[in-house]
Amino acid sequence: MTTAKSSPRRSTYRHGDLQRVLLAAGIELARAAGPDAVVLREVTRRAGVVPNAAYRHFASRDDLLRAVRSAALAALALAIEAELARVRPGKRVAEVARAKLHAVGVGYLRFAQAEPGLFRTAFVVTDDTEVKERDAMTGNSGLNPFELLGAALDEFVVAGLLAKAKRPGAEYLAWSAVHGLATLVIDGPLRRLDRRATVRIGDRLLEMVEKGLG
Amino acid sequence: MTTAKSSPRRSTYRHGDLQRVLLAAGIELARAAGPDAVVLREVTRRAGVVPNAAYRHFASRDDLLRAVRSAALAALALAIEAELARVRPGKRVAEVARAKLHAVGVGYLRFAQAEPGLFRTAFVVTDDTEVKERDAMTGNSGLNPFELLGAALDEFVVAGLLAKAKRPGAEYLAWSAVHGLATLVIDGPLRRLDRRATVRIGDRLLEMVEKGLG
DNA sequence: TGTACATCAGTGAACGCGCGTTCACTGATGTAC
DNA sequence: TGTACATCAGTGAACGCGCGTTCACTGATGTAC
Repeated sequence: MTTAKSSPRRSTYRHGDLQRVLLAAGIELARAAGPDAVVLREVTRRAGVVPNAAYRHFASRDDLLRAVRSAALAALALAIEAELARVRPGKRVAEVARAKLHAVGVGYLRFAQAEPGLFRTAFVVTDDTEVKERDAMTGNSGLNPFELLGAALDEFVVAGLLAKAKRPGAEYLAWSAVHGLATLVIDGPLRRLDRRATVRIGDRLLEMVEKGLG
Repeated sequence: MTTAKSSPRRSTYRHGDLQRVLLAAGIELARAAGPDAVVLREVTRRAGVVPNAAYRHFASRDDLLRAVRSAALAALALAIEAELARVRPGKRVAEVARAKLHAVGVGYLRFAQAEPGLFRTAFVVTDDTEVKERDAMTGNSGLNPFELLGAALDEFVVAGLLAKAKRPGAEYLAWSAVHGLATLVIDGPLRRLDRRATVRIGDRLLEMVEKGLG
């Protein structure tokens, strides 16, 4: 109502929740073209605001990118949780454990293929040394993708599918396999595979992991 | 002798083998800091030549990057071959096959950790649509990394360690695992692992692959 | 063998671009009296 | 309730940087006669 240059109404303070708008624009850019596309000036352009206005809310371009990365990780966690929610709880413990690990892998791969830009952004290397881990990068369960995988593996141990002695570090093995396939599918030589073929090879990979971990 | 601005002597034609010098500089940049560091102007600077001189030998910056990428792939192939060469041929067929697959994986992981910049460059996405596959990106055997892995898996079939029906696409499963671990080790959460720990988790991963493939 | 000429690798200068970041500012808002 | 003031989100203008790429050129070399 006042200026109508950016968002129609600015309910909160001054021009409103610019921080949220900037972050949303950053996420949109990442979704469309990956982490390199998260350009500070473009983000402010989309928010209808002058470039340096971003510095009221983010210390630097890298700071903004880190926030976007956290959002991407949260989105990945949500995708995994959505797949986990589809697991039927009725069956035997071992079968449920297997289904859950499978769900984690499938959620991971689906997200990578459905949102390659966000996926690449989730794993971009920024120049922080693991600072600011306080950022929300978890799903509804409060767990990040890595922790969701860890929980699934814990159930593997409980179900007797994985020796306790082999549990430590097992998430790195499972993660390697799934993460590797994801990168081959979105950036690598499996780029041209359709969804169907991806699902099939994903199933084979997860079968390999389940069989090979024990 | 003549100008002494770039290389001391220019044996061939005119200023000499500038193409090779430019490519070498590009490789050096990639080695030090990955694909983004392959900057056309910096390459010419290092060759002691004016920026646009590069256009006599490469159609564009991307063309140069593709040449560097091929060199990186060739280096990876050589690293794998070096590991393969250490496999003792005397034992039983199955053991040799296992040792060879293991060697491929170890060579891959060692290269990724020893030369992270080249490794990342080897898998960078350029805007070519798989054109120019004529570039040399193989090792001494004439095989590229992917083909070396395929050959190892073929021996797995011959040795009876892998059902013929499961052979097609198996390289993508093995590759996913090893490639995933490589990226976790050089860019991801396993960044701080020392060589020792990397070797151990690499061994576990390869064990998982061998056991899980069958 | 000696000269004229064509080739084309590398030069010199400039272009437009978009970036991240800085500075001093302004003016709407929330708060204190 | 009404006025004065402090706050600080967003403005306006500019900076220096390095990039990829273009253009018309020059001058050493290989070749033809």
